[in-house]
Amino acid sequence: MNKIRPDTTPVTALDVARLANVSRSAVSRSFTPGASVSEKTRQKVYKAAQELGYRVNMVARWLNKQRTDIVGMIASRMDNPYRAKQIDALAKRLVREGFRPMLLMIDEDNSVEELLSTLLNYRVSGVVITSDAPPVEICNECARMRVPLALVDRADDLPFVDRVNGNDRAGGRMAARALLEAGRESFVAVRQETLGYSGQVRLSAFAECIAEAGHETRFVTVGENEYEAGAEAAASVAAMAGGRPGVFCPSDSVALGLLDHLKHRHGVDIPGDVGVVGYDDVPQASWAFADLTTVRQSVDEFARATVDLLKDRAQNPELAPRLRIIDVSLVQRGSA
Amino acid sequence: MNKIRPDTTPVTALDVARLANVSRSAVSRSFTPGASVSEKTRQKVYKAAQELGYRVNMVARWLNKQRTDIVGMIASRMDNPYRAKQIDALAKRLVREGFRPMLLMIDEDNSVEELLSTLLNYRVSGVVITSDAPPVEICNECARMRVPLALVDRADDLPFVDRVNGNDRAGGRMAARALLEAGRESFVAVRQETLGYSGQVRLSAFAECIAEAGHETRFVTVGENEYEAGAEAAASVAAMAGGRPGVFCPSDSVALGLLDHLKHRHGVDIPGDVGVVGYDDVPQASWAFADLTTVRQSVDEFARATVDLLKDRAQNPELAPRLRIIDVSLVQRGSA
DNA sequence: GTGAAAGCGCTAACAC
DNA sequence: GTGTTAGCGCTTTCAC
Repeated sequence: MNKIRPDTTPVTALDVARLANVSRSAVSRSFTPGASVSEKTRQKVYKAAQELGYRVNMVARWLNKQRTDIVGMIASRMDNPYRAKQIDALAKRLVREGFRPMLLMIDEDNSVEELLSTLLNYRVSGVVITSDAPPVEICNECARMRVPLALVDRADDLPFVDRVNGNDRAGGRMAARALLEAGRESFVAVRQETLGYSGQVRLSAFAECIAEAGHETRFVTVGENEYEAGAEAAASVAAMAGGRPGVFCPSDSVALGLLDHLKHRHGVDIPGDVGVVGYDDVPQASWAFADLTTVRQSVDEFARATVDLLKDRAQNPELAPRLRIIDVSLVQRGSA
Repeated sequence: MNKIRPDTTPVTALDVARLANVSRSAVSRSFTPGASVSEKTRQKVYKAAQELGYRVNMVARWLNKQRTDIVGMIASRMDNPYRAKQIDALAKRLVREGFRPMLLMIDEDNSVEELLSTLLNYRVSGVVITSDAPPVEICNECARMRVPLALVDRADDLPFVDRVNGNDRAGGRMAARALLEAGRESFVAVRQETLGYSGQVRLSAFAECIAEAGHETRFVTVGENEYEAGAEAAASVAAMAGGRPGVFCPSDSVALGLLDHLKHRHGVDIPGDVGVVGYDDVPQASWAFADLTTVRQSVDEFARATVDLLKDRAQNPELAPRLRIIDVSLVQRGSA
């Protein structure tokens, strides 16, 4: 019975050292990849460590390394499948590169600034923000503390802060071209009230491309909740169905709400009456009911670029801010 | 120009102490909630800290507290919207309770055991596992190191390990009753090849309830990829459509794949020809095309229960393993 | 390759 | 309430 919880005394490197008849430094070195220890001592140390159930105390290691291997990820909601994939990819990539992702979600109680500030106290080796951009002041603080900071899908050009964005301009134009090539002659774009930077760029690139083709873009403005926003747009769009319009939504979640309600609530035929193009290529876009033409962004490439940026800046904190643009591609399905 | 990055020397409590003309302990106390410091000193300290740009070094604090406020979350994929919601809710809850969630995803490179083991080196104050259960050995290690461990939706009864499960038995029976009350007289259950504990319980409870009503349950076995698994089942189910069967899928993702393909690939009418019931109540279940009847589980309750369990065990590590059951409820929509 | 000694920045027990 | 002292467990020069 007391076999299972023998002792609660934490075993330290010193204990191991004594048992192995070496110095504490020898123990330390044995657990430090690339340190100079003879294979013989290392084995002695491992054996003793094993016997004692020793585990390196990373906290102590961090204290004199003056930095942890934690990377903070500040995100908002994950209700959108694209966001979820983004977090997933980022977390995996970070771990693969030897970091430990700390996931901090924004909600009523916490602002970006607060979260970033606590992260600074934790001596993290980097921060990725996929929600709002933090105030300039705290960014300077990051720089001062040599904490690399990367922003995903943000416009803000801040000193010492890197960014990675999708090629929203190209994406918006692809969407437009898809609709044009499908023979549409009337165009609608759905704009959410609280639209992020990326969405805005996609929308204006879309309108621009449509204009170049000699057409006009009508905008339908809706609320911020993604699927519901699309559903909300469905009524207006259904009223225009006679003109057989092509509709662009700057995210799949919105596009799916629109398409779903168009088909199942308003009896509109897709793509017969209305063509729809989305953005992100979430898994649901390929579902049978939707068969949504969309613009694909690779979350893995986003993740890779982000982590690379972080690592670069860790080595050279003085680097000028860099912006990495991720390629997008059109996924042609049946809805356009 | 050099105004923006003045110095890179880290400022410590000692620096603040000197500037404020107090001892380093006074500084420490000023930043420790509930410590005994006069308001006057605290203000002096804050002022000096402000001036110097001082931030408490949590790593140092952790070192003598002998524990961090990090809680490890070991998860697998987040491709399933229910999983994503689960992570989201858990992360938020942890932060609200003063913890810092570290998100470790399982993939080819990392096993549960490895991840849990590293977490132990980090002196975390708890671990939540929503993927596979870890080997008993490492769990004992957790117990020995006084690290609370909670398993979500797992069968495994391990010493010193708490669990929180949904009421899968009740849920499975609810699904059965929904179909029975809708007047179905033929019953199918979709079983994925690699089905977790929860899914198995749901399925057997379903079959049990159907049997009690004097009917039989036919099982359709499919692959493990959720939506695709449902799609795969659609062919078999479509072939039985003549009998107007009621079909139960132990997760919405599978149910949606099934329903989507039934309607849009096989021209089967829902609920006219076939009735479908899912599980989880993911957002997509309420989408117009699906209108899926399902069993709801509250991720927030899961999160709350999990964190409570962790906190309890932190106070009393010797506690016998506890199992918390989360209530479920039927969400009646049009697909049954 | 190995050991001794000096920190890393903070908290806490103890006097005052 | 405040200062003094002694750690927390590790890494890292620096001699040897």
